[in-house]
Amino acid sequence: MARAVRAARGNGAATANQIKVTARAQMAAHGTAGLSLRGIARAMAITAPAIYNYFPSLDDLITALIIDAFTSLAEATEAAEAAVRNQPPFDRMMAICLAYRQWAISHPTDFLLIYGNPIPGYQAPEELTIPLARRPFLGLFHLFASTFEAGTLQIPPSYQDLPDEMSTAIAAWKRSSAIEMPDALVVLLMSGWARVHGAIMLEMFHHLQPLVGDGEAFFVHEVTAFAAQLGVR
Amino acid sequence: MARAVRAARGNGAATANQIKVTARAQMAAHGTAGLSLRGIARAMAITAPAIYNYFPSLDDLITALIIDAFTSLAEATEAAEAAVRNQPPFDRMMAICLAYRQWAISHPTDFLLIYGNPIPGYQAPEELTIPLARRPFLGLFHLFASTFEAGTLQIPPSYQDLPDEMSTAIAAWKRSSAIEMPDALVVLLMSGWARVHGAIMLEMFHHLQPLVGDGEAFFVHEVTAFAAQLGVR
DNA sequence: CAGTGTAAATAAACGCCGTTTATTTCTAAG
DNA sequence: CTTAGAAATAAACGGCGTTTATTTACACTG
Repeated sequence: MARAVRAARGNGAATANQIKVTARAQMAAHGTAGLSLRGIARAMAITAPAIYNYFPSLDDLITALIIDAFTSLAEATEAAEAAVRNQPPFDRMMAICLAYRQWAISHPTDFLLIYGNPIPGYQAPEELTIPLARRPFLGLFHLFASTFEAGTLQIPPSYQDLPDEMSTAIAAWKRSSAIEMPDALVVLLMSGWARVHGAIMLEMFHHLQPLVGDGEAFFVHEVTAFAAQLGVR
Repeated sequence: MARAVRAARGNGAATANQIKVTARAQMAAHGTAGLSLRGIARAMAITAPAIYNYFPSLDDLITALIIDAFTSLAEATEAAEAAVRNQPPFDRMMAICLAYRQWAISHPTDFLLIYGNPIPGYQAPEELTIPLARRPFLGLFHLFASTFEAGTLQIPPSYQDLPDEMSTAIAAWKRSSAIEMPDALVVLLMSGWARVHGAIMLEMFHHLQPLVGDGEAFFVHEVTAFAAQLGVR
């Protein structure tokens, strides 16, 4: 019955969803830190306190938006991976990376919400976001591990032996996460992520285009060069 | 005489400088978007409107902070470069890149101010910031060009031929900037910047440390691998 | 069908914010 | 000693997140 009553005026979950939609539009217009409850309320033709019926505070709304963003990103990379599951490793790697960039470019606000400057007053509940932050990359981890095991990924000489500071940290991470792969593969994954992430950030803030023009062309070229360096075909 | 009067109460440029110092402290505490004139005034034990005697608006204060940040970053890389001017290309490259990271890590607020999310209401005066944004990288451009000309930098196979979208854009950029170097070198510079920038961003938001531990060790390793790929010693 | 419980919306208020205006303070020059 | 003018202030405007108290409007009950 609570459910039936809920459907009466505010239409329950539908309204909560529309608040999030409006919030995303607000962030797209004024930046992630430009989000305002009163602005959302104005755009929805309601009063600001009404939003408190659906989210206890602005922070909880932001948390919901972050969860949605991570989930959306993960679904994008997972869908891309599923579509090329039986193709060569290179195609799978490219598909995942391209999906990552494509999502970032078409959802810049959500991307900056999860990977850009934190919103001033906001404090993320870590126990909630850590597993979320990991999910978009699970596919890449498995791809790297399986491709290496199949012998179609060669670790470049530069990554053969690593400084002790990194080896000990990687050992600890492998223990805690129960993922088993050569240390060099972990470092190569971080290196690849840094390249991909950096390229997207530079493109997003227009540091890339004045020099090399098309961001996607540069991105594809970078991923191709990275794969070539690993001998992944 | 205006100068003498200025020195009377507010102490002129000294006060303007202290406003900027306080503003940086505020940004460090509450994020770049958490800057507030009233907060600065409170910390300085003056009233908010008094700040308008030194900066016409919050935006102008932000612009001044951005100019300072770019200048400080450029001075850091230039100083690092000057200190190793007569050493091998690898050492010079490493010095510049390390200075870039070191500055970013020790001035995270300023780094995010110039390379992170824009502050909600703020609009940067482009004609002012474009040359500023270029300065920190001039050293690297010259280093790459001269090292290539000396024959001690080999362009990797993956960068030998580039897609047309990029070649035409690079041609246009070279025309407008009057810098002459092979297209591949421009792309390699952007690739290197993306790697460096991405690694710093990931470290800054603690995405790196859980896996590889020490951010600096990873960074040094990445630059070393990049140099090795180019045959730069 | 009237009465009641309750979710959801509102109005009003509090202390923040950037900014403008008018006013006061204080120093230095004449 | 007077006065010009820079620099600080007080007061106010509209907007912000949030809380409190109140009203609205619907679904169920008797």
